[in-house]
Amino acid sequence: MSARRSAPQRRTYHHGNLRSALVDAATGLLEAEGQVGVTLRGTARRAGVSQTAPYRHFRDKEALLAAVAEEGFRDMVRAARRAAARHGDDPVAAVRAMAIAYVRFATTHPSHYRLMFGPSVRGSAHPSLRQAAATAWTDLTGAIVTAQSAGGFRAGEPSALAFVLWCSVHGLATLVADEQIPPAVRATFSVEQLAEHAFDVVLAGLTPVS
Amino acid sequence: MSARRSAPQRRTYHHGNLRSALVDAATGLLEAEGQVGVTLRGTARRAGVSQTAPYRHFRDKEALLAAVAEEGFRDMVRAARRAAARHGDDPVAAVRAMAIAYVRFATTHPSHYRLMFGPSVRGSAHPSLRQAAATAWTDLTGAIVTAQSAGGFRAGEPSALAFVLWCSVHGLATLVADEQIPPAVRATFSVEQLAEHAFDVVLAGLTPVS
DNA sequence: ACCTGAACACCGTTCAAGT
DNA sequence: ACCTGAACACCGTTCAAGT
Repeated sequence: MSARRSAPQRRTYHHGNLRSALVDAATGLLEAEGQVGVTLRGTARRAGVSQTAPYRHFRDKEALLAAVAEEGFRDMVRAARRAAARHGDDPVAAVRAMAIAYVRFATTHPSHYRLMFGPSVRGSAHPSLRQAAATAWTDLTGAIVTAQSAGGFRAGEPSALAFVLWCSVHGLATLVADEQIPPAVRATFSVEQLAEHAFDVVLAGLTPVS
Repeated sequence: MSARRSAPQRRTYHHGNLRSALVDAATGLLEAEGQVGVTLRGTARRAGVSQTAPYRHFRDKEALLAAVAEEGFRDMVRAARRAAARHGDDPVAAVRAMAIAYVRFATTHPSHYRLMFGPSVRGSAHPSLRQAAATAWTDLTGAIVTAQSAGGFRAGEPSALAFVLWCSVHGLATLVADEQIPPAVRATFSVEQLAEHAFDVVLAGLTPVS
């Protein structure tokens, strides 16, 4: 660290990867102070550049937020894939692990999760964000197709089954992120218990009638 | 209307119910332009008073938003009760109608729904808002208790069963409000179909094993 | 190409002042 | 009690200018 001191300034004037530095700065503000705390000027300040420098890399504030949201989707998908991979032998357990990973992301990064799904960034205007979001959806659908083939889920349009599960996952995740769990429920159950219980009910509803 | 012209100004100087006029003005802005369009100054402008007049009735902007959110909960609960009352003879159908009414509210008032459940107003700081929100929750729980007694739902902690259903309802409602229905799903199903399908799966999971 | 400072039109909020 | 205008410290965004 003190060795760095004598070296030429690491944050050079034309500093090369300002774009990713801005995304990091904005993410830091988001996690620290929530979405209201994310300001274009504040992000620039945190990155050590003038207030107008971000406009070299982002058309406007929404474009910066879109980049932050996109990173969130990548992180969430990565975590879900890791969780699912631990259940390669049990496709239903893999779906379950994936769903729980999504909820865990919302629990640990509530502001980020809200940004990803909220109205501040219209995905339609940001193709690479839409793409990253679509990955989360196709991952879940794919896992369900696998579980269907293995006989763990009942037959039917995969996207319809995936959507039912996704409603539960997203509902629980947003309730957690927004701290809207009814007090009576919160007092009795942990988030983990709620997630497992909710998915067990949905999975029971999706089980083959046999 | 022209008769009014000659009468003394209806919007009197000290205008008596400025509080509810401000709530109405803010609600109008919310529905017209979304949450970013709701501004304290703009609300005052719309109500025809100075920018600082709202501070006589609301501690700050959040208090105004809390009042708007509270009205939203009242409207939503009223609609859900009407819907449930049409199925007085079938407790499970009543629960279903209630859930669908919540989703319909989110569909028709997306910005309002987001405000009610989002982070802009911390319910903890606004008791009467928290109270109005609790009514939606206790209504749903009560309907489920009734359905349990009638044998339509399996036994168990009512708030746990209610929460599972609530996750699905809220998940679907926020996906609709935020226009986040995956394109493949949106192209194939209507919101009504999605709601019915989602609840049928959850209700199947909550049915007595008999 | 990349970054800057000054400027514009907006905010939320406070304060002294008016009736 | 209720409302006002001026002021302060912030925004997002634009523009002419600097290297």
